[in-house]
Amino acid sequence: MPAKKLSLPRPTAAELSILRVLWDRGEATVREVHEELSRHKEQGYTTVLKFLQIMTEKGLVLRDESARSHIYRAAVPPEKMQQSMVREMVQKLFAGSTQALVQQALGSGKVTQQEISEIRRTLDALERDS
Amino acid sequence: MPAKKLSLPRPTAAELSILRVLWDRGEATVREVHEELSRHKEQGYTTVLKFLQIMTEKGLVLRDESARSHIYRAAVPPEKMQQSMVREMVQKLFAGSTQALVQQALGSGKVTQQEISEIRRTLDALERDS
DNA sequence: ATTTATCAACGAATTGTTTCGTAGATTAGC
DNA sequence: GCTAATCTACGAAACAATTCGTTGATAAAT
Repeated sequence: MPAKKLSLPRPTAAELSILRVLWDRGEATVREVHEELSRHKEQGYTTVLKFLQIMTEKGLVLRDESARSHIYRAAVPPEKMQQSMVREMVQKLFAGSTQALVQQALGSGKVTQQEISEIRRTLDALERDS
Repeated sequence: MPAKKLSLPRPTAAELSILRVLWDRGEATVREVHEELSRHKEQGYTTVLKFLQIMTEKGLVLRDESARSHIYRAAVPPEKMQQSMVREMVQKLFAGSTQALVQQALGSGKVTQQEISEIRRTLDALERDS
């Protein structure tokens, strides 16, 4: 049995924008990803294709080759990637303090009344578990 | 009067580790930064020197050349950089939702009882202002 | 004063990221 | 069947990030 990849590689900015499309749509062909990305940024078709090939090698996406137009899916759900990248940011930029990140985010981003309530519930749950 | 730099460039991972040293110490020579980084990672002296030269060009650090050993300082306080990078992460990885980032961070990082209380106070203050 | 240590500057090698042109294969339209 | 369109694969160019060796200058030690 082949060994499984332990740590998912950190995606670059361009790779992240492709993952976003795949997370939104579930799965997509190169053409579909290309059309979606072209809304915001001029981008060659083969550029997107190349990225998806590289990302397949890196293990960031999975490819179904059974049809002529290969179909791609993200290899990990967005939550896993978010967790991984948030952890990295906490370590590298906030000296390991999750709280410092949370305070910074709350202080500089828009949060609605309802979202505040949801965060409170999360805090309640955290306290109960400890 | 020369125009001021509007947006600080996003530091790379290596640059961030150097900024961390400068933020911790306030200011440092190349040698001091090099010694600090060498604790965790083998690193050539001239590699660190080169980075600091590049970072000076990019505007990430300021250099005092009055002595033979130049003295470097971070061009921006850690809070500004954190704010900038948290914003970017919210946009690129959390589809613009600050709340989603906060929930993710709370769910996957260690937070003490006292920190939870502090976050609650921040939420209270947010509500009052809105 | 001569040698030794320390420093900034420069250039270059290496690797990683981003971009796309071209070629060859497969399918669809006529 | 022949032509167009569509697709993957390959390779390479352009650029950025990372690494360090060498050089020449300055200061310290003897």
